[in-house]
Amino acid sequence: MTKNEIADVLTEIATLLELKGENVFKVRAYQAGARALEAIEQTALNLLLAEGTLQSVKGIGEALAQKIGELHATGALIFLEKLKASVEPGLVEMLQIPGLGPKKIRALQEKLGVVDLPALTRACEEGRVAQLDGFGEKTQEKILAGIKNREAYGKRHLWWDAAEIAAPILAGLRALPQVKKAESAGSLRRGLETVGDLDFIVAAIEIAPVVAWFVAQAGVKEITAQGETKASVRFLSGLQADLRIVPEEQFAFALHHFTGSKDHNVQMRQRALARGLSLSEWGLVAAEGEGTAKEKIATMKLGPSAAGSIQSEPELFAALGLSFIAPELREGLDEIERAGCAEFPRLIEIGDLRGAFHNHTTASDGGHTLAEMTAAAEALGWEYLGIADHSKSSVQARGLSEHRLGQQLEDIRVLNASNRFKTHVFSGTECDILPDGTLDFEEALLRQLDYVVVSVHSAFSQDEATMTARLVKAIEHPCTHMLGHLSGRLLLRREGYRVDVAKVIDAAIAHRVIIELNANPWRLDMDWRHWRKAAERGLLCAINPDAHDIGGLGYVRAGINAARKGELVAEQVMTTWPLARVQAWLRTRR
DNA sequence: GCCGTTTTCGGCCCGACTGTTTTCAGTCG
Repeated sequence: MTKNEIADVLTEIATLLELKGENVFKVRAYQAGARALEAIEQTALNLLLAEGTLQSVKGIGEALAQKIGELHATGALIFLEKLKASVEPGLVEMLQIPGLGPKKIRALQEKLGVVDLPALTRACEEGRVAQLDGFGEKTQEKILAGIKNREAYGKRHLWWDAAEIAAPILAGLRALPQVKKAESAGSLRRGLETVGDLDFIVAAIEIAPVVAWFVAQAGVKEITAQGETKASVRFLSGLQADLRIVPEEQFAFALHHFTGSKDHNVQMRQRALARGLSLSEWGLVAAEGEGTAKEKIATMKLGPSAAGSIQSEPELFAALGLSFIAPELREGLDEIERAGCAEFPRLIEIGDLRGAFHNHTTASDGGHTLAEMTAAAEALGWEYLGIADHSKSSVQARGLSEHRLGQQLEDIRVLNASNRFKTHVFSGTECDILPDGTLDFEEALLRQLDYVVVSVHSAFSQDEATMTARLVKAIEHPCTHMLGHLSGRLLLRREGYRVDVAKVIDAAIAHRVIIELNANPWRLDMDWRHWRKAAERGLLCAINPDAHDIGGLGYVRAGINAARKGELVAEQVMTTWPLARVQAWLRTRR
C-alpha cells in the first residue's frame, strides 16, 4: 500500500473510533498520524520502514508504526477489519449531516435503533427523534433538512468559483461605514484548489449594521447562525458564508485564526503553550491563571502586553519566534517548524509572470482567434504568448492536421513580423501522447515549432505502470519541452489517471523537460503538493492557463495560488523569465 | 494513541453558537 492509501486507512480508523465513542485523543492521534504520513515522501517512508525507525516521525508511536508497517507490507489490517465489523456502515454517512456528531449518532442508535440515513429520515418524520433527551423539534427539523440537502451542503467549490462569489461580498463589507478592515479568510485565502465555505473577518466600530447587511444579501437562503460576534448564511447554491466581527485590536488574531488551517492553528497553539502563552482568535496572553483569553484581554489596560502590541500577522508570528508564514503555506505540514529556523524565500507573485505557454485558438477548440488571444496577452502586459493547439488525434477538440499546423506556423510568423502587437507569439503544439508513448506528429514537423507541449488525452484507463512508461517515453522524446497536465484530473469531477508521479518527475529532471502547472481552475495539475520537493531537485515549472478563450488567460491567478502553495519562487518558473532568456532556453533544448 | 524545558503519567487548542436546558453538552471551525 502507498503512503496516501495508508493515510486514508488511518483516517477511516479515526472516524470509526469516533463513532464508537472512543477517547477523543485517541481519535486525534490517528488523524495526526494520517497527516504525518501525508507530509513525508513515499521513498522516505519506505526507508523508515526498512530501518524500523518510523517512530522517529512526530505523531507516530508504537501502535501506529506497527499498523502502518502491516498495511505497507500486506495491504490489509486485522485491527481495521474487526473495527469495521463492529460499526454499522450507515453511521459514517450520518456524520455528514450538520449538527450530528458522534455523541448524537450514538444516542440515535442506542435509543431508536437508527443505523442509516433512511431509518433516520423515518424516525424524524414520525417525530421520534424530537422526543429523545438532548434532541428537540428544531434538531429534528435540522436533521431532515440536512439529509435533504446533503449533496449541496457537503459539496466543495472550485477556488475560482468561490473567489468570484466572495469578491462582491468583501467589497460590500468594506463599503459599510462601520467597517474599518475586512478580509476573506479560510481556504479561500490559503488558495486551496477547492473551498468548502467562505469566511469573512471584519473589524468594525459597530456590529449590528454589519450583521444586518450580511444576512440580508441577495441570494441568502437561510441564516444558520447569528450571534454577537458571528453570523452564518447559506446561499441558494448551498455555499455557506461565515462572518466574524472583532474589535480592531484583535483583527490580526481573528484573521490568522480563521485563515487556518485547523492543523496549522493547533500547532501554533501548541507552540504558544510551550512558551507559556495561550493563543486564540482573541489574542496571545500568558497561559497561567484563571480566565479565558477573551476575559483577560477585556480587563487588560493598554500596556506592553503581547496582545496590545500585536497589530499584524507578521508580528503575531514574530511573538512566537517565527518568521512570517504566507497564508498559502498554512496547511499544518511542516511550515511552523521551518519558520522557526529561517525566513521563507519570497514566493512567486502574479506580477512576476511575463507570459504563458499552452493556449488554444479557434484553430482547434478555442473561442478566440490568434490575433484576439495575442491582443489579450498584450493587454495583460505579457512579453510573450505560446500557442499550443491540439494535435490531429484529438479529433474531439478539432486537433490540427500537419497541414493546418503548418499554416498556423506561417500565420504566427507573419503576425510577429507585422509588429502589430508588443507581445511575441511562440508557435507550439499540444501534441497528444499516443497510448504507446509516441507523439502524434513526426519529429521533422515538431522541429519547425518553437516548442512542444505533450499531453495525454486518450486511454485514461491504462494501468499505472503502462501510463508511467507512456509519459516517461514522451518526456524522453528529443522535441519535448513541456509535459501538460500531468495527472489529467478534473477537480470535483474526475480523478486523474493512475501514474507514478515521482518517476515522471525524475524523468523530467533528467531530460530537462518542464512540467507545467496547468492553471485551469478545474485542473491545477501537477498538484501543488509535489512542487516544493521537485523544484528543489531542479524541476522547472511553467504556469500555463490552458486558455481556450481570452478570459482563460486570467486563470494564471489560480496557478499562482498553487505555485505559492508549492513554495515556488519566480526563478523556478520559466514563465517569469524575460523573453530573451526564454528564447535562449528553448533553443538549447533542440 | 502520543508525548516529554510539567519527561513514563497525565495531560492533550480554544472559543462561539445552538438547542436544549435552567447551567450545559454537543457540534463546529
